[in-house]
Amino acid sequence: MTVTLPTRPRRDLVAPDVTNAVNVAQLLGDRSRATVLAMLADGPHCVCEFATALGARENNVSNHLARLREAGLVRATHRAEDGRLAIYERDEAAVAAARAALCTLLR
Amino acid sequence: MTVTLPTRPRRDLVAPDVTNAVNVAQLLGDRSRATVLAMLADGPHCVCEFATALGARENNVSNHLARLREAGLVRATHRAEDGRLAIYERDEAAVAAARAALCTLLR
DNA sequence: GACATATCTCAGTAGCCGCTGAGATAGTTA
DNA sequence: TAACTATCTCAGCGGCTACTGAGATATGTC
Repeated sequence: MTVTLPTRPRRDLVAPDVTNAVNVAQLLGDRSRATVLAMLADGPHCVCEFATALGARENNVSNHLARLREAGLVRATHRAEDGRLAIYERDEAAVAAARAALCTLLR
Repeated sequence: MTVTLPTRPRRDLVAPDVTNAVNVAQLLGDRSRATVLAMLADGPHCVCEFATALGARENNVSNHLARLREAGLVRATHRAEDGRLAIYERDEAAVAAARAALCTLLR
């Protein structure tokens, strides 16, 4: 059995790889993107709904959605009912992976 | 029982308040701060250990630790053994709250 | 066809944020 | 006491990023 003695500062510690969690956190660190993801928890929405709820311009929201799309957290579909509308929904697997990365960091 | 009909875009949606989650995400969105929090999961460390592991300057790390301190995620103590060393440890309650805020957002 | 709606893309700009450098403080060692 | 170590604070600079404005595309409506 070993005893935990008072230690000097260690110079051999290795920084863990937090890349995944940091990338997710950077996406969530913007109010517009975080709100979009929160709203999508209830079900799909279109760009204009986000823009209205956020009080933001639609091209602005579209830019944020592009970021979330590139990260794989959301995907866009189109309804036959009105092909103009871009219906966004969460990719639940990707969201679960993102949640796992953050929870691991804050374990 | 109601049937979910195809709907037009709604203009009455309210953006949920994501302030807490966004604030936490902004802190985690930096590699240095995220690494510090990850390293603290194993136990307390001093500034110079973070600096060495990150390959960063100590005043830089100190700045990041000040941000984490202001957010309440970490606290600093001093050992009787060597009063120069600032020993940082996580505030587990605050970390749990941060984790909860992020997990709620990504529910 | 003409017009309106919904979305996307992208260049330019402005503000925020992390890093640096300098200096101060406090405790430790010689 | 002098020198060294560990940390903190802060002003200044540079790079990143979100918002804007303009324009393009595609679909729906009259």
